[in-house]
Amino acid sequence: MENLIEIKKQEHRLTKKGKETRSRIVAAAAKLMFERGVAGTSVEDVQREAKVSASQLYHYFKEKRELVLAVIVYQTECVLNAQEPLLSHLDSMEALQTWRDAIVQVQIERKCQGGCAIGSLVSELADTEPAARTELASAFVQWEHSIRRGLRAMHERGEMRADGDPDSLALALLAALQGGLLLTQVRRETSPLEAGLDAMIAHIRSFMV
Amino acid sequence: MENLIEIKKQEHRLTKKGKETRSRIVAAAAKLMFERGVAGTSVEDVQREAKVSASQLYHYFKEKRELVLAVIVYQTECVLNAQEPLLSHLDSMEALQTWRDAIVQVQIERKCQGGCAIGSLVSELADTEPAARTELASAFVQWEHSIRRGLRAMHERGEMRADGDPDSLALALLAALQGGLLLTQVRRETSPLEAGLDAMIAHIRSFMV
DNA sequence: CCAAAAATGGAGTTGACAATCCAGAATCGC
DNA sequence: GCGATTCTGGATTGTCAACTCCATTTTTGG
Repeated sequence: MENLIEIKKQEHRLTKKGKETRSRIVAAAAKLMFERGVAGTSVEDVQREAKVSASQLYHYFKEKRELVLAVIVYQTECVLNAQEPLLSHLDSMEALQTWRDAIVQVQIERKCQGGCAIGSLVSELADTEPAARTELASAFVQWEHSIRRGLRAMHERGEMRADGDPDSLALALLAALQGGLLLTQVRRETSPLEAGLDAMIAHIRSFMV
Repeated sequence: MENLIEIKKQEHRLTKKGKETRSRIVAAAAKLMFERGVAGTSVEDVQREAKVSASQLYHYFKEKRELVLAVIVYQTECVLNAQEPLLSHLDSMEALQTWRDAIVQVQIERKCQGGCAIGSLVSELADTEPAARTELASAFVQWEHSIRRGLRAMHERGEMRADGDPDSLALALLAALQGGLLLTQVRRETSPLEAGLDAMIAHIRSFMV
């Protein structure tokens, strides 16, 4: 039985230095893939950016696909961390407004480029890389749950009317955000993002007692 | 002065057969790029799909980038044509509902794969191909205008209250649609699309007299 | 301290892909 | 009908990207 565990745990055990190198690679890959897309980023580019050799990269990742999966996980963490603590207290109209403002602000700062770090990966990977699609789906589920928690809290506290469904409102809000980011990326101005989020927040407000 | 015109009109004059071949190439490229992305589609793939030789393809398009631009124009036409006549009469709540149902139905039929034929191109091209970004922006402007026309009609007819802004509502609706399609593509189910569109349509309804 | 495992350097292989070239066939304009 | 233009076939070239190999150094665990 000890054997079985050993066999399953074939995944390299990483030393301290190893972990450091690995995460340097992932961060570099994430940065480049965000800027140029997955296909637009060669493994060699990642090597240069992370200052590692080919053998190092392939020591930590069997193939490019595996690196891409790690990037998705990494970006999910980044996005969710960046929105904390706002995201974990989306339980009032003021909090929603503050969150909205922060998102718009970020887009202004990055000159409306890049869109959503997670959303951008969808169209390139969802239909061709099953593992990546699963990982992306999980990322959005986490994000959606965070939003949902706040809306549910309002609902349970009775601040939201009973006929308001916090779950589909959360999903709709995430959809408006993603679409807003997408249109903002093409138009190079934040108006679509603002229109989408403002409309959806106003709609949520209409359920408040 | 005659000269100036001549010089400007260097673009090949296409014979009947030429036009036919060219559009076969564009249609093939559009199909493949929708399924596998732009980077995931090689020029050779397009040749096979369209049953043309390399010299034919490069006779009509200077380089792959030029082909991509033609694909964007083509997909814009396809999307807008497919939504006619619904799109040109989005001037009542019933019409909006019918339009929504049609969009959801299409996603069900294609098993939630592929997302939006135009939207999918955004993340791959917007930040790296200026010409493509411009073309995509124009596509969305056309789409937005179609939606806007209907909402403005309701507004002007006095069916929508004066404090409702048809322009930003149109933009918000398009954002919800794009985000809904994106999430639908990752999740492989239409609930995000439905939630996004339903919420936005309900929000529009709240402005009706 | 000393094997065993992990980490690194860097050249090398293989294949794919964008783009070119030139020769020949079909088509158009007059 | 005939010269000019457009269209087509197919081989080719050069570049670049994913991945491999093997030798060497560093770190780990007992």
